[in-house]
Amino acid sequence: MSIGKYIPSKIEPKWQKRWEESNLYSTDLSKPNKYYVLAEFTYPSGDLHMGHWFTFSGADIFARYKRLNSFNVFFPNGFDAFGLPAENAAIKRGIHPQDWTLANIERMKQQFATMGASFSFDHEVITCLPEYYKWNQWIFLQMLKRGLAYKGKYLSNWCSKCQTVLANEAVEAGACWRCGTEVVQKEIDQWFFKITEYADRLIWPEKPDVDWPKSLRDAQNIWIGRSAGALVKFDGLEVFTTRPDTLFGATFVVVSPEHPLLKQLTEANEQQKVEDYVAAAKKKSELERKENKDKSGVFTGSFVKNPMTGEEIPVWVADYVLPGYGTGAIMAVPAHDQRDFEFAKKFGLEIKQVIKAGGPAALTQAYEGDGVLINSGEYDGLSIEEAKKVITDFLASKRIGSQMIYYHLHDWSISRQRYWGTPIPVIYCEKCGTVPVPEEDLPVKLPYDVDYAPSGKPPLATNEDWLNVKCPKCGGEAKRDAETMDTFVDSSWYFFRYLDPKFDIAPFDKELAQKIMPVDIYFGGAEHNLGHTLYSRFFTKIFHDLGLTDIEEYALRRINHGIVLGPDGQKMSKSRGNVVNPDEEVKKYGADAVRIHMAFFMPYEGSSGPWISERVWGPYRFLERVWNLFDKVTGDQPQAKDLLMMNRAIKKVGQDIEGIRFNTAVAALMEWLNYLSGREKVSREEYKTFLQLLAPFAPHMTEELWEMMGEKYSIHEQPWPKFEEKHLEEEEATVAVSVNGKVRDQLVIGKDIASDSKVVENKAKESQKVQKFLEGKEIKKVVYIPVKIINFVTD
RNA sequence: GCCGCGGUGGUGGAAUGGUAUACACGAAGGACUUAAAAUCCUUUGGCCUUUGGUCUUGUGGGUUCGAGUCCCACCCGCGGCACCA
Repeated sequence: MSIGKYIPSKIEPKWQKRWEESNLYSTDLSKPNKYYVLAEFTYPSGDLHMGHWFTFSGADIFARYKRLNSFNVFFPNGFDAFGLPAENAAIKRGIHPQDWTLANIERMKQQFATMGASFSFDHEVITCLPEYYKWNQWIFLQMLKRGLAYKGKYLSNWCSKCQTVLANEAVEAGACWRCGTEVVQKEIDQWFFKITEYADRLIWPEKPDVDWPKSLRDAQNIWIGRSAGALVKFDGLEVFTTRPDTLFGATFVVVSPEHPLLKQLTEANEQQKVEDYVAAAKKKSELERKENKDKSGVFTGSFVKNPMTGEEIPVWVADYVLPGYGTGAIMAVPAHDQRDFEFAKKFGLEIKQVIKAGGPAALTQAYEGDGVLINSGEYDGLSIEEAKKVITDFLASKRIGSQMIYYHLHDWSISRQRYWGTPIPVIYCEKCGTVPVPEEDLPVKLPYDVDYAPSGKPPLATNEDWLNVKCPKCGGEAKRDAETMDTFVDSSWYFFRYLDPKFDIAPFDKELAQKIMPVDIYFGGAEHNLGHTLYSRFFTKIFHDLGLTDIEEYALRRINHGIVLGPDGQKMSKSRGNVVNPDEEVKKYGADAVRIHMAFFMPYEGSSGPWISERVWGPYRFLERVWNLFDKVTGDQPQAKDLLMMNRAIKKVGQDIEGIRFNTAVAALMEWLNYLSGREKVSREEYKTFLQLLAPFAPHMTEELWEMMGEKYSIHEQPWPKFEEKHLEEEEATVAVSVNGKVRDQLVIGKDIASDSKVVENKAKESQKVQKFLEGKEIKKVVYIPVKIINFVTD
């Protein structure tokens, strides 16, 4: 029996077609034993890139493995189709954003098909379709009803080129992450989601019920940044402090250059200096201000009274105090805060110690721990924790302070002055004011004909027919809200919509969600640690509170995947010219080889590594050898050693896929193949098992060989091989013999005597190589770790 | 500056505190071939007096019978950020 040459291009399209025609991967959600595999859906930018391949091929390996382990796997895919790039590209090329986006989706779906992934594509979600964004609007209205959506003014990051507000996450080095234009601060009217009301519930507990990376949880907790402290009045000036216990050590006050009371506080003779300073601070980009290590600042000329000591202390203005946090003013305690300390030293301000630490710690180190108060009048001797409470109570009783909790997290601004997004379902009537669009009128469809080029007014306002409506309340003249929602709204709940993308009674079917949610495993990038994954958790809790679902966390396990770098080890980018196109790799090596290299060339989770195209020949040759092994298959029975190798591979590959260690799973298959290749003949059982273990990684080739073996379609529906413990036991054991920790010899002994330390010790002593190092020495100790190593310790 | 992750051959990378360098790439040599490619086989961490020995996981200490792995200090790289009062 002789097999032809392995030619991926002859195999792959054929099976992709067959799988689709036979609905091999469609999921019947009514069946039991569900397993929901989710990978962050794709922005339809035009072409699938290596990052998409890495994410989805890994997720697909996992999905296939679970399916073979008799889970009813749900592995949907879709497109995060609203967003700025569509609009920018459209403006640049004169194509309508909708046409551009839908064409890209078609193209990318074809590219996805070449991957041979086992998507449940009959559950596709595309966020720019009215059947999806209708429910963004519905959710908005529910939030509006409950006061969770509100309109406010806000000092926002503003990109003058994109004519739009940017989220904090979208500002890179003080510039717009899309176009690079410097971001300025501008006060804007916009809609907010009140995520701060959920701040406490979004904080991760020490030991959560779900398996999310600790680094992600820590990052989110820090981002939420709950700090409990006190609001304290220094005369009319309010400051926020987390350390009211150090109030006696507050020797000056610092306000931010943006502080509204700064003008009032500035004395006439200092006015010029202060104005110059404020002007200089405003010129600094946010990044410069952050990285500025030299403290700068000027005296305002005025004084306020320390409410505890009654002393008049100076008020300074400095840009190390930020306007966006607390009250934009601080009390400085230079003895116990590093920044205040540096500032005081530079400008010769008073430093007064009020906490005494146990040891001879530097002043500022007395900040934390088990210190007690000194120089604090009647509070001397109190512990830090006691003092915080007692002093805050005292301030409250005198109405010059109160307990206060601040969060770093601020409410989520969702309004965008853009075209390509979900219209905000609100109508403004001169008589009735802000009127929500009635639910029965949803969706508010995005009009096709607008002038979407940036002009300073929202693109939707350029379509008068759409803009002007009758007020739903009074029937009078009214106008729609012409802004659209942040696209993070779309991606905050798409995994619920996947369950039934056509469901038209609610965003999703509660009963179905009860069955299928939460997501069992969610593959995505660490760049979404603070944005998307946090917003999704927020939405899930809102759905919970709306009675739409019982769950509070939407994914049981989160995998942060690695990053595929260019061959030069740098991030792939057009400007660097190091972008590798996956289509070309597939053309050269076939999808199966590319998939295996993806799995093999670096750890999947949290890593980053260079894609060096020539190296895909390795996995390609590996597949070729598997292919050619077909000719060696006979009806013989495998021997004990053969069974050992096979069962080892079954165990290792399964455990490694489960643990998202695809690289070592592939290595285990290579090792087994090396063993099989060294033999004259290979049993049918071994070869079949090999194909089954390889199937999640190389679905096309294994399907082809499976068919050539005369097995029934499809290999992707066979139960995953089970290993048997009895075959994993070796008759002979190898024990390393070491003297003083250095290995000197190997001992091959029968399994039956390996547990007897005395026997092993005597055997070990017989070794000439070992004797050489024991000669003339006294053995002080013998340590035997069964079936691994025996160590002689000498003097 | 703070937080997180990492530093292992020429390269990508393996190693529940128990034989460091699995697996692969690259390289060298050989077989086959008129020749080349492909394929197959062998070798491949450094050093030395080479059937052996010795050193080696960023640097310096420590714990341990035994450390790439645990602890302390430092250096370097990558990612993230909030001078957060």
